[in-house]
Amino acid sequence: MREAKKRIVVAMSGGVDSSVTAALLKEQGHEVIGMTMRIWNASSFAGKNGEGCGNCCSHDDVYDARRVAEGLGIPFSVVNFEEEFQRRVIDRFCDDYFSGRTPNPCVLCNQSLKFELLLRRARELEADLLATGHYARIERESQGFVLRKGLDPAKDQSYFLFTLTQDQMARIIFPLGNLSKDEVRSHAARFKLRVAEKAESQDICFVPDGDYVRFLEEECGAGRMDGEIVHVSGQVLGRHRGTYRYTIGQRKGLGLAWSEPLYVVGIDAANKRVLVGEKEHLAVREMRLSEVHWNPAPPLGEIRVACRIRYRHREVPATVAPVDACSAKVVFDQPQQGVTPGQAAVFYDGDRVVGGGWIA
RNA sequence: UGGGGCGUCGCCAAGCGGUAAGGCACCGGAUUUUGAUUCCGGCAUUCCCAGGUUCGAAUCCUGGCGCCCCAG
Repeated sequence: MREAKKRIVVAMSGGVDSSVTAALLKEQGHEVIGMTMRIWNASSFAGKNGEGCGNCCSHDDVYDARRVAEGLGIPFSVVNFEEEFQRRVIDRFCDDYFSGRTPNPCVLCNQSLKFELLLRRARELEADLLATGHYARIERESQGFVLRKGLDPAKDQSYFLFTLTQDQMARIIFPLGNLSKDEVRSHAARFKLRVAEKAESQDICFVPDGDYVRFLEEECGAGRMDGEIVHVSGQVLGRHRGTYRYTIGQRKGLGLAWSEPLYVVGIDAANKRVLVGEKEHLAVREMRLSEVHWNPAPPLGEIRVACRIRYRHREVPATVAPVDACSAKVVFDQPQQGVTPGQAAVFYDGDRVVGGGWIA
């Protein structure tokens, strides 16, 4: 794919990575089309200070993306996915929190927005490929397409991409997969991109000020979910102001003075109870996964994998057994702390993603 | 109103005449395309109050005040 000139849609977020992606492909001689997804309306979700705290896909970012595209001399357009984003990402985000789970909206956004709707849009434009600035690699092997970690271990984003299917991978490229962040930054400087010095994105893009509790309460209509904080021993230690404020493994924010630090070890949304315990009570030996994806195909029986239970966490050895078409059971060699329902678990074989699912 | 015990940061708690440990909580920062975790830093000029003894007291004495326990 490197020799032939292709028509490639680049998903441009307005950040450094996707801008360099576009610049690199353009430099290689491809016909590059820039596209930005408008996925939420900044004005309706203004942060505490009203504005100006933009991250991924805010007004400022759309502006940045457009300016970068102009600078590169490539066509650029904005696609409006607000409604779909609301329905497929934000609604589930809220529902997860209100049900005692901790969502990972970035995986969902990749799955149902970037690599489904945006990919479809690219096809409608008769593009050969969709490119994004992810730090991951897609390689073609005899058995099909293989998703691998990005070469820069500090930036690897393969975790967020475990849902990719063979069909999707056939039409996606990640030009930054073999580069380090430093290399990307120096490319940005070489191309004189206006976003070269821009900071890394962080926080949930539709909660720019990072105050997701406020978002849930003001935008998602969190009801009264205050209740008891209960120690694993059964002792009631205090009260909380909403189960959605907590996640498994959380230590801060409990406001409980104890001889040792206390962590959230369970969330019972139905009874509005938060269960806390000492660090050792966090250890979990096995977990169930739903909506499991396999790459390239489901295994026949149980397999050994390296399992990651959250982004940027080194994977641990485990045995996975498919339960049915879309669920699986994972048994860790050593009990793990912070197994959190709603988060994604991703299986690796070396640097290769062999599957993953959602922790039930 | 007989006997005993205790009052040190929001909570727990060291200190026992030499000029306020530590843990938890909290706050700030670092890290991070989720939420957490983790790491680093901050956090009582003051020891219930008032006198007194001493070069020097949270530590000793006196008197208050407030708790707790056992007896009645």
